Amino acid sequence: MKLSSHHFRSLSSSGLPMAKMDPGSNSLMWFRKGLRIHDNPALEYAAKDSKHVYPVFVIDPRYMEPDPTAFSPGSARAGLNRIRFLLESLTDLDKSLKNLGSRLLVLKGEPSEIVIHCLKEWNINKLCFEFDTEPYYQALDDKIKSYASLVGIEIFSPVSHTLFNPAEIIQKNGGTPPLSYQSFIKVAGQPSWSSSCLSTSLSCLPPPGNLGSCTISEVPSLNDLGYEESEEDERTPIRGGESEALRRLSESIADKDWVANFEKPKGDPSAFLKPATTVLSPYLKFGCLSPRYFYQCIQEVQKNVKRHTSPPVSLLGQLLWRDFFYTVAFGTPNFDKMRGNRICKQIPWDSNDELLAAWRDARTGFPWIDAIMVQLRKWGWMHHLARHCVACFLTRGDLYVHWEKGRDVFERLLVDSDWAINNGNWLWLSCSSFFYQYNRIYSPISFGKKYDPNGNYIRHFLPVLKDMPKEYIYEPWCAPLSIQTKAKCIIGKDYPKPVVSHDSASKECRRRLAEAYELNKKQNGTVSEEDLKKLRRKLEEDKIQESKSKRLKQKSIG
DNA sequence: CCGCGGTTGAATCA
DNA sequence: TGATTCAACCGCGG
Repeated sequence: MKLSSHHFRSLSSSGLPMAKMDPGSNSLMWFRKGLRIHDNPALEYAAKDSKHVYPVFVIDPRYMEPDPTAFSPGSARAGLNRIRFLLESLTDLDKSLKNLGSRLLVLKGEPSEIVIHCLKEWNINKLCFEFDTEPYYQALDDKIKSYASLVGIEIFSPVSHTLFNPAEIIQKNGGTPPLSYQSFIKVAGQPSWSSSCLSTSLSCLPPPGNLGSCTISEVPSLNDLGYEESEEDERTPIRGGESEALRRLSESIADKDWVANFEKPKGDPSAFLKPATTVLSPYLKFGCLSPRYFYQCIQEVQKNVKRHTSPPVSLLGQLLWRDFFYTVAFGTPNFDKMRGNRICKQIPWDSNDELLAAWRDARTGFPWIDAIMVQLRKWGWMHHLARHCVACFLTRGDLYVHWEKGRDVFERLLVDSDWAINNGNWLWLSCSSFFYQYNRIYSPISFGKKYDPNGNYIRHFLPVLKDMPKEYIYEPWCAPLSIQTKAKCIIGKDYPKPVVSHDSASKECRRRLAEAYELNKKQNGTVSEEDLKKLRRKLEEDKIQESKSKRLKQKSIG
């Protein structure tokens, strides 16, 4: 485990190498996540004792270039909703920087090349950027740090995207990350800054100096990036930016009873007019909202009420979950894969592209599942429990498709898609890690019904079913033809028949998971590709055997 | 080896 | 609405 030397360092107390800066010095503030002014230690440090601060954002083609071959509008890695959210966040950041007498300098290209070019061109002495745990940024940052140290540029890369420093927690835990929430809490303890004052505002910023030969642009529009704006109804109602984040935050915490009594598992996944949660996740993902500021705001509310819920279910508990997954992800090589992932059960998932596409495109024939997938496509956001339902359905519950395939779809379409949290939850829901009770399968019929017996959620996101009587809306294939006709929705024509029978598919999944677990136990953590192949063959043979004997039985009865 | 805990299952019964 | 039952998993700590 490589530990980072760039821990979060408190500017006021630690006596850093900030002693005497030449007042003529130039700083480059490199924004990636952390798209905010409040509680932004990298920005604050960049501004300190500098004559010029260059606030930079690099449009990375890897992330932003349109990909017309993708299954939905967007780039190879991000759907249009998240790209739009990012651009809105950049516009808001630019506006805030302008209020401080500066501006956002937008450049385009491979980020390490661009940043290194800027360092040279602007004669930079200090390079500041938020520490990032994702493998892509780790590799990128290594490149830039080695260049900077070679030419003697000071680097400041504080941890401000999470409550704790993942590297520190891993160290405290003896070199590997804690793998349960409770052990994480025990190791983490109280955050060091929990009762100290965060810097939440800046009064002004030194302006950028001469821009030299660098090609700078304003924040681009979707059009500038080569995207066509699609139909109005595919647009998410979630708007990007720090201002919007802070507005939503104050709206959420204004209801003190709601904050104090928040219990995540009790939330209603079918609520969409007024979602059951804060919907602050996209803002945390891009750093439009500081998790530490959020934490302190919740603490402030809790101080002033008699009783409040506690982690893991409380609102504060949700922020700790986020840190939990960041820590495990940072300390686990190949966290986003099954193969080579120390904590991931090796399971011979099917690669059934038809079933995957049916799930992805909201045509499984299970209205509860399909409505959730439509909300994902249109909003880029669904309630946590709704995510559970569709993830369970795709993997261990019904379709037995590899969790990595579902992860890819979520990663692309979610506005709040976050590498550590998304992968962590797919590992969880597929019973590949953290959670192992594969017998507990969410019913695609009854789970939604208990929150929304009338099916309003389904009627909203799947208008083709809007006139289906509530008795049949969760299983319309059971409706008599006369009812289907009256509802103007013929199953198999206007809306698909179910791709599997939930009863038999879920039974089959349980059986396969049991076999896979047994294999993992027997091989004790060293399951080879060959072992998986063998098991896949065995399961296939068993299935054939079973259907043969079933047929025989039927024959003998008949 | 045993017992316990694990954010959020479903079906049944009161 | 809430408690119990069902069937029973893993990882961890003693």
